[in-house]
Amino acid sequence: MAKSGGKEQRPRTKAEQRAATLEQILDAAELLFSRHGLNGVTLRDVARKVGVHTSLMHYYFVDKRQLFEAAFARRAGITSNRRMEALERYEREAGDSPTVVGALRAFLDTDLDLYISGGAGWKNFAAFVSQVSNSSEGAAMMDLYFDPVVLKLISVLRKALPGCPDREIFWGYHFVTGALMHTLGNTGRIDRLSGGLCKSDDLAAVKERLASFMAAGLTALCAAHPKNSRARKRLAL
Amino acid sequence: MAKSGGKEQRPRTKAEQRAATLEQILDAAELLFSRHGLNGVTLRDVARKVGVHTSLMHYYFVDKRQLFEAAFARRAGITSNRRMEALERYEREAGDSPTVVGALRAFLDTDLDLYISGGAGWKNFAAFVSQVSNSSEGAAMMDLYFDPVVLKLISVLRKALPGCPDREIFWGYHFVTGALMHTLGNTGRIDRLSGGLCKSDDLAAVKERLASFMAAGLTALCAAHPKNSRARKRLAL
DNA sequence: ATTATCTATAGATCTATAGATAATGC
DNA sequence: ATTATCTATAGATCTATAGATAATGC
Repeated sequence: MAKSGGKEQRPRTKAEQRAATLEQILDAAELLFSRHGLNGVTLRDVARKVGVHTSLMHYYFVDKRQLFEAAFARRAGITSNRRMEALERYEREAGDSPTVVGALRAFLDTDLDLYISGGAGWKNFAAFVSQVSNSSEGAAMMDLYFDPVVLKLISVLRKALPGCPDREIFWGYHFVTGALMHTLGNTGRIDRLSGGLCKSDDLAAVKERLASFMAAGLTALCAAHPKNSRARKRLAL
Repeated sequence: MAKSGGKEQRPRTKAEQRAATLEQILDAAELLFSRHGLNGVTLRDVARKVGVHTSLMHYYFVDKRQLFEAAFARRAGITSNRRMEALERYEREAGDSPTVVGALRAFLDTDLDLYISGGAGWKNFAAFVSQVSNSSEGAAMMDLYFDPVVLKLISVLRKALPGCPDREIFWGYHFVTGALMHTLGNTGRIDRLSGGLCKSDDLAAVKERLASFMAAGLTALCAAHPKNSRARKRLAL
């Protein structure tokens, strides 16, 4: 398949060839894993998609698990860093008065922008993240790549919501990431449900709505559970 | 395993035995599929868990796919109907003035209640729904079992949000179900992130927060996108 | 002379089916 | 006499490795 392209010239040096093949394998793996998960994809599937022999998968990645992790690692670090920088920039600019929606925009929109305008590879990665996030095999990878950004987001939200207990901020984040992951999953369900009014892959529409929706939710959550509310409830009894 | 229990007497009649074995197989399948997805589970895994031979899976369910679907169908219809009734009841009680939070409570809390107090089987089913919802194989099953309830929810939300375009209500629903599915997935990530402040399996805590959080989000969403807002925007240009 | 890729193959495992055995049913 | 369960096995497929071949590298 990739070979029959014609346009793509064989890379000259071995280093170039190695790099090109690696990238093709990772692209194919990313696409397939994003749709079918770790166990729904065989190394043969990946090799066939690239147009090389299965044994080449082992040559470059030892085993399936390592291919899976390499495919994830390739872009996970990039978006994680971008979002971290966006949060730090926002923190600087907002000074003493960061807002919930501002923090969420730095966290969510920065990510969505990449999937919107990063090309097909990033779109596949988006669905891949959703798969990983929802699978038991993926837990460690999510923690490894995304804990720092998430904790950064939490720290900015803390400043934006001074009276709010940490617990509520974490629950709020849990809902935020649920909506984001479900969006990235791109299952097409909302398309069918809404009769085409909404499209799963319309990340621009999601970007327009997600941060402000979630900011309202978080704000309401904190209003309903002010600090020391447990102590207050006890007194009220 | 199941055989060694001792307590459980061999059912007398064949019909009883059949029913008991079917249920054991479905329980095991539900548990395993909920953790590892369709492709992460083999018929051998299920058979081993029940303590019978693999070929019995084929005797009762023909093939793996049908076992998967039967395990899902067993409880999906039940919770779907319960929620439908809760929504209809709420609609009757609320008369002309249903609220967003009221509709969401009927939809979300009715479901969560079942997972909270329905026993281990229902807890496994909750994670199973999340798996199915996030997989490409599961799309048709989600549509089949849950479209009617979701569309009922939408219709109540429409009454609760008279000025709101359908599109916004559907996007709002998309975020709601994302948060719910992520919760049901029970991945343990929020436990680790929050250092134990929140627990993935604490559905009571989620129930306390989810509906009101989402009601605030939906209300804000509709406020930001009133009907004919597109036409207005055009005029504003 | 090194490295990218392929051929051949071992060994494990999986789904599925045919037919045997051991229970219950009348 | 019927049905629940098991044994045996076919055929497909999967991961992984060893070793051959065909390129680039100096």
